[in-house]
Amino acid sequence: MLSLTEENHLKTIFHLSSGNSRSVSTNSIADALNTKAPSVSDMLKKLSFKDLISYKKYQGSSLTENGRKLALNIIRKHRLWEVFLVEKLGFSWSEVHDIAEQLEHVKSKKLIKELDKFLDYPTIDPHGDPIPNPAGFIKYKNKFLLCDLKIGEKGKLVGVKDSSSSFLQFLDKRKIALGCIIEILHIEDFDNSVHIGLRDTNITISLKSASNIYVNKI
Amino acid sequence: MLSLTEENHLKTIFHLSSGNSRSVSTNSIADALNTKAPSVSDMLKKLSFKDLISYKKYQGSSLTENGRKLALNIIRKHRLWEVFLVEKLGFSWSEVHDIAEQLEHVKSKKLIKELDKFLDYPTIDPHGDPIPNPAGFIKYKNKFLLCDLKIGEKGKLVGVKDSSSSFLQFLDKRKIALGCIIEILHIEDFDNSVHIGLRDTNITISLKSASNIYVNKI
DNA sequence: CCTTATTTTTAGATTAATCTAAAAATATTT
DNA sequence: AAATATTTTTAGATTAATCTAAAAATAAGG
Repeated sequence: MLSLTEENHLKTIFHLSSGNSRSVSTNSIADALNTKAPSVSDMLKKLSFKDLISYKKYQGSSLTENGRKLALNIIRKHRLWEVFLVEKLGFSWSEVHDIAEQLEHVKSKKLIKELDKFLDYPTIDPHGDPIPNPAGFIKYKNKFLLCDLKIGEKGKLVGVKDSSSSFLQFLDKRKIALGCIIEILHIEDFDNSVHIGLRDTNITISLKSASNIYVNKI
Repeated sequence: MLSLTEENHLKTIFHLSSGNSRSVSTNSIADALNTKAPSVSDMLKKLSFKDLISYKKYQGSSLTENGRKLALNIIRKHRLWEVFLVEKLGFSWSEVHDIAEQLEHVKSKKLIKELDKFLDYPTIDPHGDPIPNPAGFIKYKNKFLLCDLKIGEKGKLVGVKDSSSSFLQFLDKRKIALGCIIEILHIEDFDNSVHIGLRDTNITISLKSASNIYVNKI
């Protein structure tokens, strides 16, 4: 059985390697977990001993097949709980992350099985991220960053890159939500700000914002 | 913020003192938590320092008003989650305790507020135990042990004393559930076993079983 | 009321998770 | 490629939660 700390390290390595088996630096893990490099170094040794990561000193670390399975299982739980919080308890997408961080560590296979059924087997979470299946398979959508669309192209909002609650609240304030149809109208020369069409209005957002929004071209 | 261990100690002291401010022995806490007396001794000092229990060496410990509030809040969370597991996810009453033990430690006021609303403000958990309100008020029902009824009297099952999953499964097997009407038909002289009428059949249960079932006289 | 038994606490270790400071390895820059 | 900078690891401490063994306090029995 994994400790909370071990689970968090696995999950972080998964995210930082974007789901590949790409190698991840010790410092980046420490940053992501708000901890210091020596703590991470210790944990890497431990996870390596348990055959959950492959790790050579000074060379970064990457998940093994075992580690990847476990990481995806934690992510599955996290995302199912997020769906529950939004769909059943009426939370907004900007509030659910921290609570799901806690709920994801509850240990009970049956709980997740029944929760999945109760939610009617959702495939994406409230931020548009795919929910891994029980076997640890995850299906990525072929999506684009909003900033990569050309002028005149339209996209349907299917996810966000940075799901920090400050960014999500920024979107909420402008009524930009999952499923919205967004058209690129114009890109300002001097500051790269992006004029977009949204329902019956036009608004302007920064390039940084447009680089955090995923769309499917339509 | 309390640690998991601190929360578990408070909850255990509450249960062992039957919700009064009665004094509880160090060993009884250790037994209940599957730990050893020295560990409990240390924790008592800590909780006493935080003014959550009153504690004098060798004299046992009891909850302060602060400690009682916190204990009741944990119990509120535990019991709301049990309702969720049974009502929404289809668990049986014998399966929910261990999962609720984990869920009760999740920290989010709003989560519990919304869960309570989602469950339509239940007042008892799946074992018939009352759910404390958000202010930490708990309403005990005036209930009797089945073994204390006289022959010919009838009661409605409103709770169990021992909610271990083995006892609950024993009840399940005999289709004895919350709300059942039970009549005392006869008490065997030589072993005190109890003959009861249940719906359209009669069955026999041990005195020990009858001492674990709470009823309202009807 | 004194002796024995039980309970509780203290003392001293251990494990997991963390940290700071220093050393070692790797990467970068001129 | 030598000097410098950065990253990573090791060394050594600290805190929380746990344990066993021993000491101290309380309770029980004759």
